[in-house]
Amino acid sequence: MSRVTAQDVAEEAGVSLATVDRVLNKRKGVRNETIEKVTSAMDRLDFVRDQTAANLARRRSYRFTFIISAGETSFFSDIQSEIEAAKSHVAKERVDIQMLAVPPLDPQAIVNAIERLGDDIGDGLALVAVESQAVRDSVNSLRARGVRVVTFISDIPNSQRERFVGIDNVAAGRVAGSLLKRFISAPSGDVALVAGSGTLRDHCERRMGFEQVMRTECQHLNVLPWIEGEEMAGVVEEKLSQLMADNSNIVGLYSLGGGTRGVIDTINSAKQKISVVTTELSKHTRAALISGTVDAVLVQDPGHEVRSAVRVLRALVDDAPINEKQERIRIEIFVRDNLP
Amino acid sequence: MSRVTAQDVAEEAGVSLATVDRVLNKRKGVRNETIEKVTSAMDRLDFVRDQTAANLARRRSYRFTFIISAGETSFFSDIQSEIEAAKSHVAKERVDIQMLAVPPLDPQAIVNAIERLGDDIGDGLALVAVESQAVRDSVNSLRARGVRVVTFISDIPNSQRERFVGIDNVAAGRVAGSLLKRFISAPSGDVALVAGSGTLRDHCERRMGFEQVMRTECQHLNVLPWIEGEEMAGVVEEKLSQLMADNSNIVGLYSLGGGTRGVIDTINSAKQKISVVTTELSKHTRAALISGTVDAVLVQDPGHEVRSAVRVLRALVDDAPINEKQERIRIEIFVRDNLP
DNA sequence: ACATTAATGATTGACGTACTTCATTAAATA
DNA sequence: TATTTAATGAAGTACGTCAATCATTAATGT
Repeated sequence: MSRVTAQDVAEEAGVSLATVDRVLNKRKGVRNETIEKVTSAMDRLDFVRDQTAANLARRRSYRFTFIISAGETSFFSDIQSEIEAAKSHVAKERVDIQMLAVPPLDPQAIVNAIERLGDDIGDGLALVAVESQAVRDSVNSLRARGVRVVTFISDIPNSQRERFVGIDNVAAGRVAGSLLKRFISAPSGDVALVAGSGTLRDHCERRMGFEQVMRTECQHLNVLPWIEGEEMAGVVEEKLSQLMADNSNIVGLYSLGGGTRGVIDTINSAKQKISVVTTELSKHTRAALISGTVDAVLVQDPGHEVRSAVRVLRALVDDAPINEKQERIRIEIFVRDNLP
Repeated sequence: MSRVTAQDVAEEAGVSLATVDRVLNKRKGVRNETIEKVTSAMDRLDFVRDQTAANLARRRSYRFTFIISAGETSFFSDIQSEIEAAKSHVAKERVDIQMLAVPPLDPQAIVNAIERLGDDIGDGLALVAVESQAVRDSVNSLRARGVRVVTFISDIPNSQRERFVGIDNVAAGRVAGSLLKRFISAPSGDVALVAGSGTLRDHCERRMGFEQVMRTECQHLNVLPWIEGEEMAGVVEEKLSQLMADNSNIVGLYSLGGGTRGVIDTINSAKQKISVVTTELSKHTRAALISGTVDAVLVQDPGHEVRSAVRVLRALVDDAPINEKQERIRIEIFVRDNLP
């Protein structure tokens, strides 16, 4: 029971291999009638073209670039090591990946990086986007040049990027809200909110989602003005411990961005028992989950995101369909007992 | 910047292509000294063998069999459609998948199916295992014949299966416990437990995990004897509504197996407000999450499990390394706001 | 020194598809 | 009918590796 080849299809259809090839690759110069003969023969024989051989013959190789803004959070170092892992893994499938780290929160750095790369950017780009017209323009001109572009982790919705690979951050905020709502058993109280920076789209979106839930479903809870920690544990710790000293009525806390270590340290040294939801799985959040300092951690899986970006870019280049289910990046909830 | 080929390696090492091939495929008849020359040349040139071309030349194709016990739950129909999806997806990579559904909870049916298949089982088997010595023996004799075997969803630990693709069910039970612990704000009360059947290993394990948490961390909660619903909504509904009528002190419920629809219907028509954690994402549990009847649903992603099983089987056949991170099946927690 | 064995080179034909060239046939137009 | 145009066939080369064969050279034993 050997494989059905294009040659078999040719015989079944009563045409030559060349004609099958013309049909297969949508070349012109074939009558509709003949196309029909060939496709029906393909159906009858259950022909599936061998991608393996096709890629080989096409001499196709893929070259993708990742541009990531290198925040000093553990999340981004995870991303980097996942990209490295993916790179060596797909090398044997003729996919070449290069990674470029640029300073965080700096649109111009991204634009410059893209400029500098020029054609070396390859067939596709996965970009941790920063909200900015310059970046949008840059992305659009890449698209005009035929480079496939996906945004990665952080999106720029109204650009011509073809997909966004990442989580729905509004939903993540809502998840945090509805978990805290259930976790907090006190009849009323204040809820603290710790973020990285107001200039980060994903942080704003998470906050939005969180406040949506709080406002509509938790009238008994009062969300305090958010603390901007600038992704630095020290700053977070200072501001948060001040807040907690001033306010003994805090019953819940959502840390939606960087600087989670500061949150954990502060809470550990405070006496109040409060329900806590944070982001990112690091050794600190793991320890805090296990010790009970933190109740739940909301995560996006960097490995999944990187692999998904590569698969999506490849599918875009190949004009192949995308498996939506597989490529949906989930908001993962970790509690002490389902830690990976 | 074209690819480095085996020919390039041969030139760099100052040997012939044939020798490179001998080294590459670990054939005998090469001096250690020469092997060294070749491997160091491969390092210098960053040679990665082109799997694409290799598979083509090898005429290697993979044939895998899935044997799943066809419970009538939506979970198993999801599994089946995911297998179908995977089948058509990997067909273009010369992977042929066949699926066999056998009656649930019947070890002999599995053994018979394996017997009947004979060599037609192919290079690898993914099996939804049922605890039984006969199945264990059957698996072991497959392994002896060189067939690679992974257990799927439900494991048989002390057989010679090479891997288990599925979740840690004890952990799933613990997750349910620690969520309920946080969800229940009442100072004390009873917790109900609804399962499918005591003969299912995964149900028992979840129950174990759940009770571990309850016993050690929730002295204020009392776990009632479990209800066996035989995976049928009607049976569950009958038994559970009886239980709830007799007991007005129920504050939480964990439904760890099939028949969740019965749980939902019962709770909907009861007046008590209780915290509920269930299993499997179906249209019923989705609706219940959204309406608030159910607080959280614990899920294993059938798509991920199927794709993982295929990848693992392929890696086993190829003697290739397995990406542990990618193949770890997570216990996913869904609340209303992170529904996919 | 000769026979034997081991190591290596050189060559070749797969594998299934892509893609090109040139020749041939059929259909459409003048 | 002659001529152009479109559709198809026939044949070959390439992609990078596998795998087999046979010839050649170097190392080993007697």
